[in-house]
Amino acid sequence: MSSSAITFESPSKSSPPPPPPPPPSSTAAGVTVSGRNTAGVPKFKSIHPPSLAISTPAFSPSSYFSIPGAALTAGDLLDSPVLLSSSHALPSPTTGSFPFHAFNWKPNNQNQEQDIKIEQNNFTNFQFQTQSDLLKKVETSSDGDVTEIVYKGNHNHPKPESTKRSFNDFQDQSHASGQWELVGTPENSSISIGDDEFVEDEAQAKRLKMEDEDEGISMEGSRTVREPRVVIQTVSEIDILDDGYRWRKYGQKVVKGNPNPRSYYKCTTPSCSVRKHVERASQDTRSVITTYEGKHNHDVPAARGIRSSQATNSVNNVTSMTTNMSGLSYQHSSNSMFNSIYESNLPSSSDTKFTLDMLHSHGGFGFTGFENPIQSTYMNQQLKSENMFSKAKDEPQDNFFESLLY
DNA sequence: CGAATTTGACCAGCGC
DNA sequence: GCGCTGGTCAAATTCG
Repeated sequence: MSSSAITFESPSKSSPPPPPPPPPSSTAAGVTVSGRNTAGVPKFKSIHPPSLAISTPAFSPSSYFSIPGAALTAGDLLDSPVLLSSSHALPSPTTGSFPFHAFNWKPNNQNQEQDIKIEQNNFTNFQFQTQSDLLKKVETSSDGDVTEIVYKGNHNHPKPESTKRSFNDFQDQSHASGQWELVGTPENSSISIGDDEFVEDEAQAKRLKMEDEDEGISMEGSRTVREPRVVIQTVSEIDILDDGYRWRKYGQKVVKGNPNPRSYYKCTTPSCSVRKHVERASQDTRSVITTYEGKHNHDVPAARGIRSSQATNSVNNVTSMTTNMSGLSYQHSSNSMFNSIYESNLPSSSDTKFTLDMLHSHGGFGFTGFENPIQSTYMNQQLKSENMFSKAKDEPQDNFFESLLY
Protein backbone atom coordinates (compact mmCIF):
# COMPACT_ATOMS: atom_id res chain seq x y z
CA MET A 1 0.00 0.00 0.00
CA SER A 2 1.30 3.33 -0.86
CA SER A 3 1.83 5.58 2.00
CA SER A 4 0.12 8.83 2.18
CA ALA A 5 -0.41 11.51 4.65
CA ILE A 6 -3.16 13.96 4.69
CA THR A 7 -2.61 17.28 6.16
CA PHE A 8 -5.67 19.17 6.86
CA GLU A 9 -5.68 22.75 7.80
CA SER A 10 -8.82 24.39 8.77
CA PRO A 11 -9.34 28.05 9.19
CA SER A 12 -9.73 29.91 12.32
CA LYS A 13 -12.97 29.45 13.93
CA SER A 14 -15.48 31.83 12.57
CA SER A 15 -18.45 31.05 14.60
CA PRO A 16 -19.48 32.88 17.68
CA PRO A 17 -18.60 32.99 20.42
CA PRO A 18 -15.13 34.02 19.42
CA PRO A 19 -12.50 31.69 20.72
CA PRO A 20 -9.52 32.86 22.65
CA PRO A 21 -6.87 34.22 20.36
CA PRO A 22 -4.83 31.41 18.97
CA PRO A 23 -1.11 31.38 19.37
CA PRO A 24 0.87 33.03 16.62
CA SER A 25 1.74 29.75 15.14
CA SER A 26 -1.85 29.01 14.62
CA THR A 27 -2.75 31.83 12.38
CA ALA A 28 -3.92 29.23 10.02
CA ALA A 29 -5.43 26.97 12.47
CA GLY A 30 -5.64 23.40 11.67
CA VAL A 31 -4.09 20.10 12.12
CA THR A 32 -1.21 18.20 10.87
CA VAL A 33 -0.79 14.57 10.77
CA SER A 34 2.26 14.01 8.78
CA GLY A 35 4.14 16.98 10.05
CA ARG A 36 4.87 18.00 6.56
CA ASN A 37 4.48 21.41 5.28
CA THR A 38 3.74 22.89 1.98
CA ALA A 39 5.60 25.84 0.65
CA GLY A 40 3.66 28.99 0.91
CA VAL A 41 1.39 27.62 3.47
CA PRO A 42 2.12 28.42 7.06
CA LYS A 43 2.94 25.31 8.88
CA PHE A 44 0.44 24.88 11.56
CA LYS A 45 1.68 23.48 14.72
CA SER A 46 -0.97 21.40 16.23
CA ILE A 47 -4.17 19.60 16.10
CA HIS A 48 -7.21 21.60 16.67
CA PRO A 49 -10.10 19.30 16.85
CA PRO A 50 -13.37 20.79 15.96
CA SER A 51 -16.08 21.19 18.35
CA LEU A 52 -18.25 18.22 18.64
CA ALA A 53 -20.98 20.66 19.05
CA ILE A 54 -20.25 21.44 15.48
CA SER A 55 -19.57 25.02 15.88
CA THR A 56 -16.61 24.33 13.74
CA PRO A 57 -16.00 25.63 10.35
CA ALA A 58 -13.64 23.11 9.09
CA PHE A 59 -12.93 24.95 5.92
CA SER A 60 -12.86 28.53 5.15
CA PRO A 61 -10.23 31.14 4.78
CA SER A 62 -6.97 29.58 3.98
CA SER A 63 -8.27 26.19 4.17
CA TYR A 64 -5.58 23.81 3.41
CA PHE A 65 -5.71 20.27 2.47
CA SER A 66 -2.80 18.39 1.16
CA ILE A 67 -1.94 14.86 0.47
CA PRO A 68 1.80 14.84 0.26
CA GLY A 69 3.88 11.88 -0.38
CA ALA A 70 2.90 8.96 -2.41
CA ALA A 71 -0.10 8.53 -4.52
CA LEU A 72 -3.38 8.48 -2.86
CA THR A 73 -5.48 5.63 -3.92
CA ALA A 74 -8.93 4.60 -3.06
CA GLY A 75 -7.61 2.05 -0.77
CA ASP A 76 -5.36 4.49 0.90
CA LEU A 77 -8.11 6.76 1.79
CA LEU A 78 -10.86 4.37 2.31
CA ASP A 79 -8.81 1.95 4.22
CA SER A 80 -8.20 4.61 6.67
CA PRO A 81 -10.32 6.44 9.13
CA VAL A 82 -10.12 9.46 7.00
CA LEU A 83 -13.08 11.64 6.96
CA LEU A 84 -12.68 14.87 5.25
CA SER A 85 -14.49 17.83 6.40
CA SER A 86 -15.49 21.08 5.03
CA SER A 87 -17.45 23.79 6.55
CA HIS A 88 -20.46 21.64 6.18
CA ALA A 89 -18.98 18.30 6.62
CA LEU A 90 -19.92 17.84 10.14
CA PRO A 91 -20.09 14.69 12.09
CA SER A 92 -23.45 13.66 13.09
CA PRO A 93 -23.87 14.20 16.76
CA THR A 94 -25.79 11.04 16.97
CA THR A 95 -24.03 8.84 14.54
CA GLY A 96 -20.62 10.24 14.20
CA SER A 97 -20.98 9.92 10.51
CA PHE A 98 -20.43 12.75 8.16
CA PRO A 99 -22.31 14.49 5.50
CA PHE A 100 -20.11 14.72 2.51
CA HIS A 101 -22.12 17.29 0.77
CA ALA A 102 -19.30 19.76 0.78
CA PHE A 103 -16.63 17.31 0.13
CA ASN A 104 -17.19 15.79 -3.19
CA TRP A 105 -15.13 12.84 -4.04
CA LYS A 106 -15.84 13.43 -7.62
CA PRO A 107 -16.60 16.49 -9.58
CA ASN A 108 -20.00 15.21 -10.30
CA ASN A 109 -22.17 16.18 -7.47
CA GLN A 110 -24.99 13.91 -8.36
CA ASN A 111 -25.77 10.83 -6.53
CA GLN A 112 -22.96 11.15 -4.13
CA GLU A 113 -23.76 8.05 -2.33
CA GLN A 114 -23.13 6.14 -5.45
CA ASP A 115 -20.09 8.18 -6.11
CA ILE A 116 -18.60 7.31 -2.81
CA LYS A 117 -19.14 3.69 -3.46
CA ILE A 118 -17.52 4.05 -6.79
CA GLU A 119 -14.63 5.86 -5.29
CA GLN A 120 -14.00 3.03 -2.98
CA ASN A 121 -13.11 0.99 -5.95
CA ASN A 122 -11.59 3.61 -8.08
CA PHE A 123 -10.12 6.65 -6.60
CA THR A 124 -8.26 8.00 -9.49
CA ASN A 125 -10.65 10.84 -9.95
CA PHE A 126 -10.34 12.00 -6.44
CA GLN A 127 -10.87 15.69 -6.12
CA PHE A 128 -11.61 17.98 -3.39
CA GLN A 129 -14.29 20.33 -4.33
CA THR A 130 -15.48 23.09 -2.21
CA GLN A 131 -18.19 25.55 -2.56
CA SER A 132 -15.84 28.42 -2.30
CA ASP A 133 -13.39 30.14 -4.54
CA LEU A 134 -10.36 28.62 -3.23
CA LEU A 135 -7.27 28.36 -4.95
CA LYS A 136 -6.73 24.73 -5.45
CA LYS A 137 -3.58 22.99 -6.39
CA VAL A 138 -3.72 19.39 -7.29
CA GLU A 139 -0.65 17.38 -7.84
CA THR A 140 -0.76 14.00 -9.36
CA SER A 141 1.74 11.30 -9.88
CA SER A 142 2.65 9.91 -13.22
CA ASP A 143 0.03 7.27 -12.92
CA GLY A 144 -2.62 9.81 -12.31
CA ASP A 145 -3.01 9.36 -8.65
CA VAL A 146 -3.45 12.48 -6.69
CA THR A 147 -0.43 13.04 -4.59
CA GLU A 148 -1.18 16.38 -3.15
CA ILE A 149 -3.98 18.83 -3.00
CA VAL A 150 -3.35 22.22 -1.60
CA TYR A 151 -5.91 24.83 -1.05
CA LYS A 152 -4.88 28.35 -0.49
CA GLY A 153 -6.66 31.60 -0.30
CA ASN A 154 -9.66 33.00 1.35
CA HIS A 155 -13.28 32.71 0.92
CA ASN A 156 -14.73 35.76 -0.70
CA HIS A 157 -18.08 35.21 0.81
CA PRO A 158 -19.53 34.74 4.22
CA LYS A 159 -19.57 31.33 5.59
CA PRO A 160 -22.79 29.72 4.53
CA GLU A 161 -25.24 29.33 7.25
CA SER A 162 -26.25 25.84 7.77
CA THR A 163 -25.72 23.29 10.38
CA LYS A 164 -23.23 25.44 12.05
CA ARG A 165 -25.71 27.82 13.43
CA SER A 166 -27.95 25.02 14.28
CA PHE A 167 -25.26 23.32 16.14
CA ASN A 168 -24.27 26.50 17.81
CA ASP A 169 -27.77 26.93 18.91
CA PHE A 170 -27.67 23.47 20.12
CA GLN A 171 -24.43 24.04 21.84
CA ASP A 172 -25.81 26.98 23.63
CA GLN A 173 -28.66 24.94 24.79
CA SER A 174 -26.53 22.12 25.93
CA HIS A 175 -23.93 24.25 27.62
CA ALA A 176 -21.44 21.82 26.44
CA SER A 177 -19.16 21.49 23.54
CA GLY A 178 -16.83 18.93 22.28
CA GLN A 179 -14.08 18.43 19.88
CA TRP A 180 -13.01 15.45 18.04
CA GLU A 181 -10.40 14.46 15.66
CA LEU A 182 -9.49 11.44 13.76
CA VAL A 183 -6.07 10.11 13.50
CA GLY A 184 -5.70 7.52 10.91
CA THR A 185 -4.19 4.21 10.80
CA PRO A 186 -0.48 4.45 10.41
CA GLU A 187 -0.40 2.42 7.33
CA ASN A 188 -2.89 4.60 5.68
CA SER A 189 -3.90 8.11 5.28
CA SER A 190 -4.96 10.00 8.24
CA ILE A 191 -6.69 13.16 8.98
CA SER A 192 -7.62 15.28 11.80
CA ILE A 193 -10.36 17.75 11.69
CA GLY A 194 -10.51 20.66 13.91
CA ASP A 195 -10.63 24.26 14.66
CA ASP A 196 -8.71 26.39 16.99
CA GLU A 197 -11.13 26.65 19.75
CA PHE A 198 -8.64 25.05 22.01
CA VAL A 199 -5.54 26.37 20.44
CA GLU A 200 -4.61 27.97 23.67
CA ASP A 201 -3.94 24.56 24.96
CA GLU A 202 -0.53 24.52 23.45
CA ALA A 203 0.92 21.80 25.53
CA GLN A 204 -1.84 19.49 24.66
CA ALA A 205 -1.75 20.46 21.07
CA LYS A 206 1.95 19.89 20.93
CA ARG A 207 1.64 16.50 22.41
CA LEU A 208 -1.09 15.61 20.05
CA LYS A 209 0.93 16.85 17.20
CA MET A 210 3.84 14.77 18.25
CA GLU A 211 1.65 11.77 18.32
CA ASP A 212 0.34 12.58 14.94
CA GLU A 213 3.76 13.10 13.55
CA ASP A 214 4.58 9.70 14.77
CA GLU A 215 1.66 8.52 12.82
CA GLY A 216 2.98 10.24 9.80
CA ILE A 217 6.34 8.67 10.15
CA SER A 218 4.89 5.29 10.52
CA MET A 219 2.72 5.89 7.54
CA GLU A 220 5.58 6.72 5.33
CA GLY A 221 8.18 4.46 6.69
CA SER A 222 6.14 1.69 8.11
CA ARG A 223 8.28 2.05 11.15
CA THR A 224 5.54 0.98 13.39
CA VAL A 225 2.12 -0.33 12.95
CA ARG A 226 -0.40 1.08 15.29
CA GLU A 227 -4.02 0.66 15.75
CA PRO A 228 -6.39 3.19 14.31
CA ARG A 229 -6.73 6.02 16.66
CA VAL A 230 -9.46 8.42 17.33
CA VAL A 231 -9.03 11.35 19.61
CA ILE A 232 -12.07 13.01 20.97
CA GLN A 233 -11.98 16.13 22.96
CA THR A 234 -15.04 17.13 24.77
CA VAL A 235 -15.95 19.61 27.40
CA SER A 236 -17.22 17.72 30.31
CA GLU A 237 -17.15 17.81 34.04
CA ILE A 238 -16.63 14.13 34.20
CA ASP A 239 -13.69 12.23 32.90
CA ILE A 240 -15.28 9.11 31.64
CA LEU A 241 -17.70 9.58 28.84
CA ASP A 242 -19.63 6.49 28.30
CA ASP A 243 -19.33 5.14 24.81
CA GLY A 244 -21.34 2.04 25.37
CA TYR A 245 -18.42 -0.28 25.76
CA ARG A 246 -17.11 -1.61 28.97
CA TRP A 247 -13.68 -0.60 30.02
CA ARG A 248 -11.32 -1.59 32.70
CA LYS A 249 -8.79 0.82 33.95
CA TYR A 250 -5.35 -0.67 33.91
CA GLY A 251 -3.12 2.23 34.52
CA GLN A 252 -2.73 5.85 35.22
CA LYS A 253 0.17 8.04 34.42
CA VAL A 254 1.10 11.66 34.50
CA VAL A 255 2.49 12.48 31.14
CA LYS A 256 4.76 15.28 30.28
CA GLY A 257 3.13 18.59 29.58
CA ASN A 258 -0.01 17.84 31.44
CA PRO A 259 -0.33 17.84 35.19
CA ASN A 260 -3.54 15.95 34.85
CA PRO A 261 -3.05 12.23 34.94
CA ARG A 262 -3.84 10.10 31.97
CA SER A 263 -5.91 7.05 32.64
CA TYR A 264 -5.58 3.93 30.56
CA TYR A 265 -8.46 1.66 29.84
CA LYS A 266 -8.93 -1.63 28.09
CA CYS A 267 -12.06 -3.01 26.66
CA THR A 268 -13.21 -5.70 29.01
CA THR A 269 -14.57 -7.89 26.29
CA PRO A 270 -12.38 -10.96 25.93
CA SER A 271 -10.24 -11.01 22.83
CA CYS A 272 -10.93 -7.37 22.19
CA SER A 273 -7.78 -5.34 22.29
CA VAL A 274 -9.25 -1.89 22.02
CA ARG A 275 -7.77 0.56 24.43
CA LYS A 276 -8.34 4.12 25.27
CA HIS A 277 -6.79 6.69 27.45
CA VAL A 278 -8.46 9.65 28.96
CA GLU A 279 -6.96 12.82 30.22
CA ARG A 280 -7.92 16.35 30.82
CA ALA A 281 -6.38 19.06 28.75
CA SER A 282 -3.53 20.68 30.54
CA GLN A 283 -4.76 24.20 30.24
CA ASP A 284 -8.40 23.63 29.98
CA THR A 285 -9.42 21.19 32.60
CA ARG A 286 -12.92 21.32 31.31
CA SER A 287 -11.76 19.48 28.26
CA VAL A 288 -11.56 15.76 28.38
CA ILE A 289 -9.40 14.15 25.76
CA THR A 290 -10.23 10.59 25.03
CA THR A 291 -8.06 8.62 22.67
CA TYR A 292 -9.29 5.36 21.30
CA GLU A 293 -6.92 2.88 19.84
CA GLY A 294 -7.94 -0.28 18.17
CA LYS A 295 -10.96 -1.81 16.71
CA HIS A 296 -13.70 -3.52 18.58
CA ASN A 297 -14.36 -6.99 17.34
CA HIS A 298 -17.70 -7.19 19.01
CA ASP A 299 -20.88 -5.30 19.42
CA VAL A 300 -21.62 -2.95 22.18
CA PRO A 301 -22.21 -4.91 25.33
CA ALA A 302 -25.74 -5.24 26.38
CA ALA A 303 -26.88 -2.68 28.82
CA ARG A 304 -27.71 -3.82 32.24
CA GLY A 305 -31.09 -3.30 33.71
CA ILE A 306 -32.84 -1.83 30.75
CA ARG A 307 -35.39 -3.31 28.51
CA SER A 308 -35.23 -3.09 24.80
CA SER A 309 -38.47 -1.24 24.61
CA GLN A 310 -37.08 1.42 26.84
CA ALA A 311 -34.05 1.64 24.71
CA THR A 312 -36.15 2.00 21.62
CA ASN A 313 -38.01 4.86 23.13
CA SER A 314 -34.79 6.44 24.11
CA VAL A 315 -33.51 6.24 20.61
CA ASN A 316 -36.58 7.89 19.31
CA ASN A 317 -36.43 10.63 21.85
CA VAL A 318 -32.85 11.51 21.30
CA THR A 319 -33.09 11.24 17.59
CA SER A 320 -35.90 13.64 17.63
CA MET A 321 -34.11 16.00 19.91
CA THR A 322 -31.04 15.99 17.80
CA THR A 323 -32.99 16.58 14.70
CA ASN A 324 -34.77 19.52 16.12
CA MET A 325 -31.68 21.10 17.47
CA SER A 326 -29.35 20.56 14.64
CA GLY A 327 -31.61 20.79 11.72
CA LEU A 328 -30.26 17.54 10.55
CA SER A 329 -32.14 14.41 10.16
CA TYR A 330 -30.84 11.22 11.47
CA GLN A 331 -31.84 7.77 10.60
CA HIS A 332 -31.02 5.17 13.09
CA SER A 333 -31.03 1.91 11.30
CA SER A 334 -29.32 -0.31 13.77
CA ASN A 335 -27.26 -0.29 16.86
CA SER A 336 -24.19 0.53 14.91
CA MET A 337 -23.34 3.98 13.87
CA PHE A 338 -21.83 2.58 10.76
CA ASN A 339 -25.13 1.26 9.76
CA SER A 340 -26.70 4.57 10.25
CA ILE A 341 -27.24 7.06 7.56
CA TYR A 342 -26.58 10.61 8.19
CA GLU A 343 -28.62 12.69 5.94
CA SER A 344 -28.18 16.34 5.63
CA ASN A 345 -30.97 18.69 4.93
CA LEU A 346 -28.68 21.42 3.94
CA PRO A 347 -29.77 23.22 0.86
CA SER A 348 -26.36 22.89 -0.64
CA SER A 349 -26.78 19.22 -1.07
CA SER A 350 -29.98 17.98 0.23
CA ASP A 351 -29.47 14.66 -1.39
CA THR A 352 -26.23 13.87 0.27
CA LYS A 353 -26.10 10.62 2.03
CA PHE A 354 -23.12 8.94 3.35
CA THR A 355 -22.79 5.82 5.31
CA LEU A 356 -19.74 5.05 7.25
CA ASP A 357 -20.66 1.52 6.76
CA MET A 358 -19.28 1.94 3.33
CA LEU A 359 -15.94 2.66 4.73
CA HIS A 360 -16.29 0.22 7.46
CA SER A 361 -17.05 -2.53 5.07
CA HIS A 362 -13.71 -1.90 3.50
CA GLY A 363 -11.97 -2.34 6.73
CA GLY A 364 -10.79 1.16 6.61
CA PHE A 365 -12.62 3.42 8.87
CA GLY A 366 -13.46 0.31 10.63
CA PHE A 367 -12.94 1.76 13.97
CA THR A 368 -15.88 0.60 15.82
CA GLY A 369 -14.55 2.12 18.90
CA PHE A 370 -15.18 5.39 17.31
CA GLU A 371 -18.74 4.97 16.52
CA ASN A 372 -20.03 5.18 19.95
CA PRO A 373 -17.70 7.71 21.37
CA ILE A 374 -18.88 10.25 18.92
CA GLN A 375 -22.37 9.29 19.44
CA SER A 376 -22.36 9.01 23.11
CA THR A 377 -20.26 11.97 23.96
CA TYR A 378 -22.22 14.28 21.86
CA MET A 379 -25.45 12.97 23.05
CA ASN A 380 -24.25 12.85 26.55
CA GLN A 381 -23.49 16.47 26.27
CA GLN A 382 -27.01 17.09 25.29
CA LEU A 383 -28.23 15.25 28.24
CA LYS A 384 -25.84 16.97 30.46
CA SER A 385 -27.93 20.04 30.16
CA GLU A 386 -30.80 18.09 31.43
CA ASN A 387 -28.89 16.70 34.35
CA MET A 388 -29.16 13.32 32.86
CA PHE A 389 -25.50 12.90 32.46
CA SER A 390 -24.55 12.99 36.04
CA LYS A 391 -24.67 9.27 36.34
CA ALA A 392 -22.25 8.63 33.59
CA LYS A 393 -19.29 8.24 35.82
CA ASP A 394 -20.99 6.38 38.55
CA GLU A 395 -22.73 4.07 36.20
CA PRO A 396 -20.76 4.17 33.06
CA GLN A 397 -22.28 1.03 31.71
CA ASP A 398 -25.82 1.70 32.49
CA ASN A 399 -26.32 5.10 31.21
CA PHE A 400 -28.97 6.26 28.97
CA PHE A 401 -27.03 6.15 25.78
CA GLU A 402 -25.85 2.70 26.08
CA SER A 403 -29.45 1.78 25.96
CA LEU A 404 -29.76 3.52 22.68
CA LEU A 405 -27.56 1.02 21.09
CA TYR A 406 -30.08 -1.67 21.60
C1' DC B 1 -17.01 -12.83 46.13
C1' DG B 2 -16.29 -11.22 41.65
C1' DA B 3 -15.34 -7.08 39.33
C1' DA B 4 -13.15 -2.84 39.08
C1' DT B 5 -9.70 0.41 40.61
C1' DT B 6 -5.31 1.88 42.42
C1' DT B 7 -0.54 2.28 42.13
C1' DG B 8 4.26 1.11 42.11
C1' DA B 9 7.24 -1.52 39.21
C1' DC B 10 8.66 -2.81 34.90
C1' DC B 11 9.55 -2.48 29.93
C1' DA B 12 10.44 -0.49 25.38
C1' DG B 13 11.42 3.33 22.42
C1' DC B 14 13.88 7.35 21.76
C1' DG B 15 17.20 11.16 22.16
C1' DC B 16 21.50 12.67 23.84
C1' DG C 1 24.99 3.59 27.83
C1' DC C 2 21.98 6.39 30.29
C1' DG C 3 18.05 8.93 31.33
C1' DC C 4 13.50 10.32 30.08
C1' DT C 5 8.99 9.20 28.78
C1' DG C 6 4.85 6.71 27.63
C1' DG C 7 2.63 2.54 28.11
C1' DT C 8 1.63 -1.84 30.48
C1' DC C 9 1.58 -5.26 34.15
C1' DA C 10 0.04 -7.16 38.31
C1' DA C 11 -0.57 -7.36 43.24
C1' DA C 12 -3.14 -5.00 46.60
C1' DT C 13 -7.14 -2.68 47.62
C1' DT C 14 -11.80 -1.12 47.15
C1' DC C 15 -16.42 -1.48 45.58
C1' DG C 16 -21.02 -3.28 44.68
